[in-house]
Amino acid sequence: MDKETLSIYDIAEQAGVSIATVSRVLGGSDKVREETRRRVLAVVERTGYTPNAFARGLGLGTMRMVGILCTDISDLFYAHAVSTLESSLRKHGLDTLLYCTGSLPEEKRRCMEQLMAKQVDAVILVGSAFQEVQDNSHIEQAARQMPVIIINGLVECAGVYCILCDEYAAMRENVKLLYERGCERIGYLYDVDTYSGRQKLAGYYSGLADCNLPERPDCIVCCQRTVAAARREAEKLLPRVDALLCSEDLLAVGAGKALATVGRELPLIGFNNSVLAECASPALTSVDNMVPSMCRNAVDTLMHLLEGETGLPRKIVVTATLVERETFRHG
Amino acid sequence: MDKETLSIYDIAEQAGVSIATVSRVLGGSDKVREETRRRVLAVVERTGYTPNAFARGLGLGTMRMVGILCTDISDLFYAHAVSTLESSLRKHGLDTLLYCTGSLPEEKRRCMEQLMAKQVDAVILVGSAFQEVQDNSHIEQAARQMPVIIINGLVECAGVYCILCDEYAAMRENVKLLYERGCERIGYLYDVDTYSGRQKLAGYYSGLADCNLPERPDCIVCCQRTVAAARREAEKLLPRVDALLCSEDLLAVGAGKALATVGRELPLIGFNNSVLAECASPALTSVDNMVPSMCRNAVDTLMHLLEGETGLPRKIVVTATLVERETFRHG
DNA sequence: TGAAAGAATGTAAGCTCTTACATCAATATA
DNA sequence: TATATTGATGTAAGAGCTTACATTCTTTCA
Repeated sequence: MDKETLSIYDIAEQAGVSIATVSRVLGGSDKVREETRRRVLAVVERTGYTPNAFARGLGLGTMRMVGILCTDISDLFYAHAVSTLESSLRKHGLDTLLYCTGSLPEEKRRCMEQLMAKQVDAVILVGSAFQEVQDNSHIEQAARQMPVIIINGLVECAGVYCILCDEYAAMRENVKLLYERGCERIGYLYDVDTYSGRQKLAGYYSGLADCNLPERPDCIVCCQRTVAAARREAEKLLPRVDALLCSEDLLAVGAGKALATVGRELPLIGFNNSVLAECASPALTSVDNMVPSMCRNAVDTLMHLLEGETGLPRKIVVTATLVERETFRHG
Repeated sequence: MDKETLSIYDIAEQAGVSIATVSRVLGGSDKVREETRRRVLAVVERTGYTPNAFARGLGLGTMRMVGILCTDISDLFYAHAVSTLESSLRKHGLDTLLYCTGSLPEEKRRCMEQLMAKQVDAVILVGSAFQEVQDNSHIEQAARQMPVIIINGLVECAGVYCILCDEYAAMRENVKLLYERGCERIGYLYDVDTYSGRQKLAGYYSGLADCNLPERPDCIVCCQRTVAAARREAEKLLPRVDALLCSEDLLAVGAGKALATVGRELPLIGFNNSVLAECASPALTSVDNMVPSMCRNAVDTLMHLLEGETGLPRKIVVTATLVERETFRHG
């Protein structure tokens, strides 16, 4: 490991110019004579010199890094988001510092603090489980120092920009669609109580109301976020329903298995449109929450913010779409 | 956004000491009188001061960051690895710079170069697709400057440490197991040609040889890494086989669908033991490649390297285990 | 009690860049 | 031709930290 630390001085010397000129050439910006620029770049090329990021960061006051705080990167939805965000940020010359926080509030808080110390230029929160915590003070504090963007979650606070997918509307549409199909006892299986989860539940209720269907508490079940748990709960639920909505593909997969067990077929709709939907048998109809679109909006917003723009919308909502597969044709 | 940049000087002044003392207190290490330490820490606490990471990095020559280069974080296997690595690194006080490279060689190379410029302390490569490229010179170059760790891939080169799962053995065992079950025409469905992929294929052949089974080229199919493609290929393959091994759960899912279509049941084994295995119907028997164990080894190795230890093994192989589910009981 | 040793703290020199300001050469203007 | 203007480059002062070395203050022992 030969840390042949060559610095801007070496380049300057070899190119026969001052370090300021080298800096200017590398900084891209200023007025440098074309011939000089070329000479410097030639040396840079030849030596393979790359400027020290710290020193640059120190001078510039930024290292062009954004922190991504993600609850759980093993969740397909989040993984997709993080991946999309990272690639997109990199295209804009921003690096990504990743923190997988897990769902413990205190751990999230600690991660956020660490991130602040790293002098990142912005923070993106992925995983709405953030909203489980009543106390969002760490988010608000962060927002006082840098832009904060939340994917699929809502914190109403200056400096916090939320990019959401209209899960409320999507779920309401689901209910209506099923109703038009003749379903009247539409069950709902959901997991944790996040902002996103509450939206979907509210959408479900709203859909029922729109169709003049009664709310049946015994058709609405909260369960753990595992296939097995969903299957168990769904089995209990099935006798009472003629269609089933789920807040998550994973739950819908479990429900699908329950259906197979009891040998019934009825409309079943998942959420997130992950690979799971495609992998289930029969393949799941599922709501696509438009991760690429959300991420595009997030990065756009961020870039504008970093350029000092103000007056940007603090809430952007994209529209979800239903992707029909086998489970919807049944029933 | 009040960037109230308070520096070590402010703390020193308020605590009535020199910046060196503050630095020592914060650096944790040296001999500082207990009372002084307390006084400084009190000021730090009160002001909420956090040292500037760049300046610290500049002085220390490291920012305690490691870069993770991952081909595709949406792949469940990789996501699991990245997540585990990040959490573990963070426990050791190391931050993670994430680059999702995609599978294009030139993009990987570019990412690696960017990473070097960031003065990371080490690089971890996740996604063996790295080995598709003949030319690993960028990896070798990186290894000259810092430790490089590869998860589930092999590059034989000084400074590169590879953590692998014995996929060869696992696949060979799969064949033997099926043979003991009375299967004689064991098909194999696989996807891209990575190091990992070649290991599995070789293991498959080795298993056949061990059982004195002939290699049947018409039972070995390479296909795209999608459910639909796997399903298509599997349907063609099914008439010729009495058991099917797959290099990936996703492919096995497709194969499972093909089986359902033609109404056949036979032993089917996937690889990676991802959620997909659990979500498939019937649930897939699958080989678990021990991501947590690989990651633990990776981080252990890394920490030792960063502490300057030498003579560490350049190759660590963990043993995979078969997780039996429904598809193995069939047939 | 004075000298030597040791502990705690301070001083100042880095670390590698960026950039405001100074300088100098070349061109435009009177 | 002398002066103002412009453009290209250099000089040097930071940016906020670490740390070797210098200094000061306590102890300890003869």
